[in-house]
Amino acid sequence: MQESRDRYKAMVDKLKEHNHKLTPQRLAIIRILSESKEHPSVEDISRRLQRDFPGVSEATVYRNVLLIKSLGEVLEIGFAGESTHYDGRKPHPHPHIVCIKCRKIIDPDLQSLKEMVEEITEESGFEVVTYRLDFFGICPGCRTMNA
Amino acid sequence: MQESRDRYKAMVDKLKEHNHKLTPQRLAIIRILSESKEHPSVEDISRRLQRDFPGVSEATVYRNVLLIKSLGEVLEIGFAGESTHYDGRKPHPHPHIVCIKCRKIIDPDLQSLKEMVEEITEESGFEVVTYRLDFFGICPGCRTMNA
DNA sequence: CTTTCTGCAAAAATTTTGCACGGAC
DNA sequence: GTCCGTGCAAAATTTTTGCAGAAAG
Repeated sequence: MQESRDRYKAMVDKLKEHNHKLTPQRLAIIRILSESKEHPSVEDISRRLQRDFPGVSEATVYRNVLLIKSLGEVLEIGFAGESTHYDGRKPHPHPHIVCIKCRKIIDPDLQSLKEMVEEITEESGFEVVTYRLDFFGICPGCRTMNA
Repeated sequence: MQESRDRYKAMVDKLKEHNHKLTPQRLAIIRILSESKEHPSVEDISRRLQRDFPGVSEATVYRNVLLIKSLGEVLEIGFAGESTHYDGRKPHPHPHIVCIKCRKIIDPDLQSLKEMVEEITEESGFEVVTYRLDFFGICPGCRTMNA
């Protein structure tokens, strides 16, 4: 998919730009991040890596994901009680709407987000740097199914 | 504060209702949860507990927080890269603003949240059941410190 | 050839669990 | 007296770090 290739290239370019070496392991991790839509954990990435790099160290995956995150090319998604997940396809914060029945995820374009950030700045004096915004509910399809 | 006492009572009642025993340790953990505005971690709770219960086990805190969570009386707040925090004062979902410097967490009252839920319902047809909404930024104090 | 990167293993940090004793009811 | 809860220690997870050798540029 074109999108995956674009993300792959963007990540490689960012690495080059910051004079990081392009090791095969690193490139393989980037490939997995750019192709995975399911927000893989370090363990997921490591497991998929074994195919091409048997014996690759999990520490290497941690180090590289951390590096890529520091370059702003992957979004970290932490849930309580489980290991951290990563989104390398859309590295910038964005809201999600998740259907709790069919697990479908959509990325809405919320006009009210900008307004909300303004409200926060005004009310609390915080300078908003980033956010995470996930709504969980029942999608139209699932609502009609068991109405 | 009245609010703290109400929360304390609500948690105790819920325990009684489900036939859980009211041990001193358990009551002390509930007291801390009901009084803490800063969303303490298990470690935080455990440290504060030492005052009244020297030698209290961290495992006991874990077990009790888990129990109280299963009764719906505490909100679990997980962030990537650090231990899970808990809010016993507002056990239902609500937005957070987290300072990325001093880690302070505040609970804003956002008028625009209702509007955002409406926007989601209108635009996507989702029936919003729950959410998690966390903004990360720099609080006024930390902004002035290194301005 | 220099510097970074990797693998390994150990250490940290966080959370869970088994078991015997003790305390709430 | 009966269970449930606690303390302790060990185990299980998840993530970080030190170091020596390997490899990218």
